[in-house]
Amino acid sequence: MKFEDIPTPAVYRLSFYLRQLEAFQKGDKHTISSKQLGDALGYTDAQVRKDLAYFGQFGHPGIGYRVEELISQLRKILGTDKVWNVLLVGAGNLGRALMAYHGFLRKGFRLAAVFDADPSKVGQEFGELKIESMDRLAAVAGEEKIKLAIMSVPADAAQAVADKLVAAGIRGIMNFAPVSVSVPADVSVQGVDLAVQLEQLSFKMSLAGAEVQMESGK
Amino acid sequence: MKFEDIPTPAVYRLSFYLRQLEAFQKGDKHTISSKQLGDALGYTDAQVRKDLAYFGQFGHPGIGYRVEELISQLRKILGTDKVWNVLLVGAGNLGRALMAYHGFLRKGFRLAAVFDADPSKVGQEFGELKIESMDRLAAVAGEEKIKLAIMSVPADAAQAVADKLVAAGIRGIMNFAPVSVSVPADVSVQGVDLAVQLEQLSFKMSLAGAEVQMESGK
DNA sequence: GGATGTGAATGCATTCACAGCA
DNA sequence: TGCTGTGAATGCATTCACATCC
Repeated sequence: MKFEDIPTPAVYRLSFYLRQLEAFQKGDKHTISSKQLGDALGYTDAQVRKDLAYFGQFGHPGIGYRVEELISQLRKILGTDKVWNVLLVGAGNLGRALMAYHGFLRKGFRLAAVFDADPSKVGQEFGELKIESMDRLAAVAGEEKIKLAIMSVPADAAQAVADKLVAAGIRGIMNFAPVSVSVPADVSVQGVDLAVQLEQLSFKMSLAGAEVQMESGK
Repeated sequence: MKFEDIPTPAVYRLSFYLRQLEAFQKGDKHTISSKQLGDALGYTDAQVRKDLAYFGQFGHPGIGYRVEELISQLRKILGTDKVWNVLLVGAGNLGRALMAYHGFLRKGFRLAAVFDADPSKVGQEFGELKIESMDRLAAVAGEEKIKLAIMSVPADAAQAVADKLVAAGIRGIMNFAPVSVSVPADVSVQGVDLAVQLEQLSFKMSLAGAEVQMESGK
């Protein structure tokens, strides 16, 4: 079975299994059943087993899964057993908050360079990072073979920046701008839009007992 | 048909339809077909029509959808035709970036109050917002009837803060901490975890031609 | 006993394809 | 003609239930 055939939602849950396992590890738990893992995350035990089984046989019948073992397997699958260099475009409020966040490295991601279009920001330093001008982007990405980028730029700049990133060899983009960007099929985009998340909450909270207006009898 | 019966992914896409329609509106487009809307977002035209049809009959055969009309319908459905008051817990780097972001209001959300456990931060002002102490939380939430909260606190504080929020009457939580929090069934949580998003990108980029190791013949 | 891994069955979501309307 | 709305058909993902192994 190929990775490509594995259900997208299963891959997504893998990240949550990993996160939860790391929490169990901190709590000095060395072995865990699909039921325990599922309960902690709101999934069924069958779901957990099936998801993991897509990728191999990691469990031990009668015992469960060994926490350390499964963590390292999941990291290997997700590709975070090695450190990825990541570049950041956009050093506004959000961008600077990301620069100050030191949790990335522990998760396998290293902020390697930061770029901004605003000349007054270029040259500013934050810890080890110095903001560089946009026209350095392609060169830096090429030299350091960077494949991942985080984009925290205004909505109206997003498509142009995405194009630049793709041209510079970037293959995965995390997009904080509240617009859809178009990229070639071999480039992945993960969007993070706070408004979208809040809207989903808003919807769920308007749910209590409401019915859709519809012609009767349906 | 009840809201509850509508597929979760369809509700999620609603937010993207709204966002894209707002972009079309800026571009002075007043009418749009399910095909055009779908193409802009990577969905099929049938998907768009079916999603919208769950909520009512908004289209005009032979014409398409009127942009302004559909925007206001979607806002009503998502509950963002009115302004929600939102409280923020945690005024660290990310929290302060959120405070500085003025795009919320345009989307129907107003940051009404900010809280932090660190006494040295309490009292600091950012624009109209003053950071308050955690023990003011229940009172403020009650007085202003706030139902939504954004939580940008460290992982190890997240569960305790979530409990406080629930006790204060909060019904929807956007959680930036990289842990799962447990809440009663009538409270919704939307998690936003950067590491998870980056892992998904990492996985997709490790895809190129890879196969899962498995006993042969499968 | 206690747990996994996995075909088979079920349940959802998406897509097809077309009647019907402007 | 052009496009929506929608049953019916298809295709995915989840859950069941059990053989299997420690």
